[in-house]
Amino acid sequence: MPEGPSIVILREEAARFAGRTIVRAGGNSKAVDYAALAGQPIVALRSWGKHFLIQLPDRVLRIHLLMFGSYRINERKDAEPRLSLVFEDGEEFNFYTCSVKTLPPDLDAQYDWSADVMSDQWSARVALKKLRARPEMLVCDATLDQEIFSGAGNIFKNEVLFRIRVHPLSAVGALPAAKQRELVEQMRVYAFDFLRWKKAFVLKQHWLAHTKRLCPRCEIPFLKAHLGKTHRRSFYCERCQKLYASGADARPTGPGRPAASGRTKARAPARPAAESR
DNA sequence: TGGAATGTTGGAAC
DNA sequence: CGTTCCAACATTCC
Repeated sequence: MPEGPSIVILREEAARFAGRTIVRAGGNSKAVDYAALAGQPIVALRSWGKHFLIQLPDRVLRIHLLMFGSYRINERKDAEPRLSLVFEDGEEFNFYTCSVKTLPPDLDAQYDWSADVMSDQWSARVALKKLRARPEMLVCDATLDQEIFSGAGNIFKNEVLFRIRVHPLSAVGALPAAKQRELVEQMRVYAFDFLRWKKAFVLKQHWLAHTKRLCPRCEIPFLKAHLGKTHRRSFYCERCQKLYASGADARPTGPGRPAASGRTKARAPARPAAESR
């Protein structure tokens, strides 16, 4: 469910509840005062990137579906909801395995709407400025940075970097200005491609890089590695995607392999057995 | 079948 | 004390 466009779909499906009053709330989240919700009307349903925001008169419920979250309208899953809202006529809105937080009511004071790639208030200019302030950052990390591209996720990263033919280990500051601009523009373009394809249940069919084995352009095998600070899966073509090395890595001689690239393998072993105490 | 994944976070480690 | 790192969380799919 998770990337920004999926949350826009959630918001659209939830629009029916705007203006309605919660008569009962429950769930297994520890971050919600359920009793306080009863009697409160839903003032607005909003989103910021991957955050789904339920605006009440005196607070906001922030839902993040993380990797595995889900929701149902007028249905239940065979599991305890993390948050369940029931309305006058018995209609219900249930959320499962998500993160719920209660926020103060003034959302404009808490969110930079210009960062949300799905928002009417999205600003390419502001995103570009944030990028240029972080020249050392790798593009594989920048494309996942929610302060810059709120709502973008790993699918965005792989698809956009393939589209603009930039290697994931390129440094933001090493990209020519026109490439930086292209990156920002394509993040926004892909966001709406994603939304359209997701609604039509054809999102996966349109993946060119994410989870793919072969480059659709030159047909050599994609490389797959967990790169950057985020260690998230990258699928990329060494032939088609150009590596723009950072100043520090750029050597006058040699092909300029990225210095300390993503780790080679195996993360630490699983945790030791829980202590009894 | 088990490992990995559209993600974030709290707290440990340095 | 600020910054970085990583394990935990939990469900679904291949």
